[in-house]
Amino acid sequence: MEYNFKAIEKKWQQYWEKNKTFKTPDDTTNPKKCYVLDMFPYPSGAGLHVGHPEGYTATDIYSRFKRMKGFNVLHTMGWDAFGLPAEQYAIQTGTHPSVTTNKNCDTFRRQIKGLGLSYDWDREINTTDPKYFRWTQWIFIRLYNTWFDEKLQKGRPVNELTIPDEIKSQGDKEIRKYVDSRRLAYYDNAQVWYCPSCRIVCANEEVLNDGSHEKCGNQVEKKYLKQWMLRIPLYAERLLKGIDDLNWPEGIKEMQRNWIGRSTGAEVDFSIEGLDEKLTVFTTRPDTLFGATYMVIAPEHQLVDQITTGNRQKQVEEYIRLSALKSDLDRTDLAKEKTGVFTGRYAINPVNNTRIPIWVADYVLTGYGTGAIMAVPAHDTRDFEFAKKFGLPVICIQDPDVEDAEKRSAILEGNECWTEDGRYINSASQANGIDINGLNKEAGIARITQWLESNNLGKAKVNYKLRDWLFSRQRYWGEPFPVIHWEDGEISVIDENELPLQLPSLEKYMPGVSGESPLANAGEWLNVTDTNGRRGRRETNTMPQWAGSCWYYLRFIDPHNDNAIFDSAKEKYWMPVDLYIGGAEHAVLHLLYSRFWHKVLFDLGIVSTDEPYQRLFNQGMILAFAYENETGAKIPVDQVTEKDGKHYNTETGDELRQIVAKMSKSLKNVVNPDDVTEKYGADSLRLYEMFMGPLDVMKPWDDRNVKGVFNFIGRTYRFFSDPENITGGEEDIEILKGLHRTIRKVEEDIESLKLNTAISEMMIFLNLVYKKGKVTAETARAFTLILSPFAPHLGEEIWQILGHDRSLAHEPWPEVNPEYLKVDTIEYPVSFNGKMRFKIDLPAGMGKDEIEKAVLSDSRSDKWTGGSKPLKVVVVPGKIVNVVVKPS
RNA sequence: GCCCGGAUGGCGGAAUUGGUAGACGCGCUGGUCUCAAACACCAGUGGCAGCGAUGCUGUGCCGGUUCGAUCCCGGCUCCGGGUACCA
Repeated sequence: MEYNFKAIEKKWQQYWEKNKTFKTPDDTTNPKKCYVLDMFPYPSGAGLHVGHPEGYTATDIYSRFKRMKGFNVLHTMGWDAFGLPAEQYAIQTGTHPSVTTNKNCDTFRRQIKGLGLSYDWDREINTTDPKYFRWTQWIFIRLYNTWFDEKLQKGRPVNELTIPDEIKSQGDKEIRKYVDSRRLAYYDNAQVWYCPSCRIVCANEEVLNDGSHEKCGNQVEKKYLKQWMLRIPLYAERLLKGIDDLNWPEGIKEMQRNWIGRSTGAEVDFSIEGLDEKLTVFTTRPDTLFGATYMVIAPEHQLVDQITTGNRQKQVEEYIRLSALKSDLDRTDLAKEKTGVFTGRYAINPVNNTRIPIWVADYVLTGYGTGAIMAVPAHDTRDFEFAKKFGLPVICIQDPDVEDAEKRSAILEGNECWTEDGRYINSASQANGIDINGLNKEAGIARITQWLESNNLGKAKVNYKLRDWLFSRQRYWGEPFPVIHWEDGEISVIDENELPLQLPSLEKYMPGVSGESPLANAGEWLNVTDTNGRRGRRETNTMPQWAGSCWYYLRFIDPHNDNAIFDSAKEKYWMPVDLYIGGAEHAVLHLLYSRFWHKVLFDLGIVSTDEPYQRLFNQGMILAFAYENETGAKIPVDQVTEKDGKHYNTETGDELRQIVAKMSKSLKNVVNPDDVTEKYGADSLRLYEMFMGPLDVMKPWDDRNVKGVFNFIGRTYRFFSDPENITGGEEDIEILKGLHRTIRKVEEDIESLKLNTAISEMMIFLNLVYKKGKVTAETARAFTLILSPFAPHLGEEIWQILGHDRSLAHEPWPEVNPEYLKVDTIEYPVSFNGKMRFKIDLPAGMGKDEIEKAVLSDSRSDKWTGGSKPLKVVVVPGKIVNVVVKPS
């Protein structure tokens, strides 16, 4: 009988839903627990594409497997539903974003349910639901009320902050200022890109090279707006150290480390000629101080105006004006040609009291270090380029460790830059009592740093690339901040009992004037008065999309709790997440932000683990075929026809080349899972997604290959649904051996997420079953069980046919019997000079000498040995025999 | 530029990380079933030579280490991703 996947899949999906088969167990006494999490999707209007089910299927297989292994499994799905598209649609049509969002969620839910994924749907969450974002706001209040104790490397409540006496004596306002300067969340001016025509703030990537807005083409401008910021760099060290013990892909760990960007060096103070100010620089190479020939400050540096001398004012102002107009992309594009101007003033090098000029250049960034550098052109490539361009002196202070004499003299003469190790020269000052000549880099850095510290000219310093996190958006469709700005300038967060602070309904969703969010038009909602009659205005910014996704894994633990963010006992039981699967595009930001929040919650005693995600796995992107012509122009898929394996443009008749590319609307090569389930069923989609190749690599989708797994499903069904094929009595020994090898392989492969080879092993077993023609009921049961995590509808159906009246979802996983894995003979490949020539069956326990004897006495050896004694025989028991003979 | 991946049949991909290269699947070829086709089932399938046994050759290219290299080392080519002057 043919497999009617449509009817059968529907039947089991209804069964699971009705019987709540995948309800998370309430009992928290089972020591075996497994929290399996997918990165929850943003429900876009386009619906699911085949990339989504890749990760979801992998976690589903893992979850189903763990349930059968006796684990309590928490496996859930939800929606990261705040986001710009719904808001833009609202601006155009007036439809409330929640309407659009809910519609999209319904589509996603319907599509995902059609894949037979074993989520506990009773725990579905939605970040836009006030019952959810109430707790996002609650966490924000926690962040606001936390400071970071650097000594303990720990976040603590602000009421535990000791106020220095000198601050106390200055009164309440100063105390408040002091406390605010320590909070993890603070409110301050931050520079953003603003498009006056769209009246919105744009992200960096929306600003094009020429400084125009991607969407409307008008010029954007830089603007300072009051923003909420989070002091994530305070946690840099903790975030960095925490990475080491995580079971994450090495590449992702490395990316996070680079993003945090720890570098050690020193801060050095330079005095400025004719000014009573110090110019502090950060350098990783304090050892090269003797080679500093000029200094550079960023155009935004605080001291620019003071440093610039009267006669240079015009040029400097012009330079600053021009660099302010550049977008970030623009600054980078100009990377090849460095620009800058001289300020007219000199600094004094503390090691040798030399006068060195101070320049302004935008290759120095305000956001990193102190926004000023000492330039050592002889030993820094960027400084070298700059010095060459502007004719600044290059003084070599390090005799390089190079063999090449020509290169060495070029470096010594200052014609080439050297950044590696070497012995110092020209690096001593008797007057200042410092001499590092002859030392190498490591010793030099140590000596100079020590000297700087003891002379009060600088100190050792660790710097991080990680910057404060800009945590507000000028949007409507996000979590409102639970914050009030009072008329006297005080800022306060609202009482927790008043949460959630809901979004007001608006007539229009157009942004407010001069960069304010649409909430600026919210009328009554905006205004508040406290019991003393003091008036205030609500925060009009909203939180970024990261906010909801930063902690959703915690809410899944106890999603309907209205009294607390979650129950602590439940949190203790389920955390940490045991397996987290999602795309590598979230490698840095989402995972870093989320770890940051988690650590704060940990410090405050709200969660029980220091890290949220124990094991992380990134699925690779699924690509699709696309076509390009001779010139490399891409042709949309609907304009391509295939003939005899070649591809032609339907309009021009040109032959096209098949390439592999990202799925995109413009290429019209997006594969919709609905089409696949319609034609082959959900089990085929699941199996194909897993069978395509390793989970973590990019792979091209090829519809034709779906047939392979579809056939496998049909073959499985036809065989096991036919009572003729199921026998009583003793099982065939080859079947038994094959079965147990398959169980073991599938088990191991699920653990290591090598799901492609698990499937091929099951195919091998099925081929054996077909060859044998009959199996016992016991074999049929075992095979059905191990197949069921991959193809659950098929599994349940066969399970029922085999005589069971309940779902197999909680049946125990078949035990591997090691008896059947034993081998008594080994087929040794015998090679001569490394080339395999024949195979010989030998008993498994045979010793080296005996194997050698058996091989050499085999008549087939004579041909290669020529009858004479071989030079050498290498025997690797259990593996191979290699005979070395004189080449003829 | 830098960092990280990768390159294996006509195609997607296997190979216990130094031990039989090409598992499994697609495609293709042949056979059985059928009036015929589709489905299904069985067999074959890296290339070259040969009726065949078999031989030669073969994991992007060049070289090295080793009894033995897809795997390790050195040097290249190409492809993909990330990143952007981080002092």
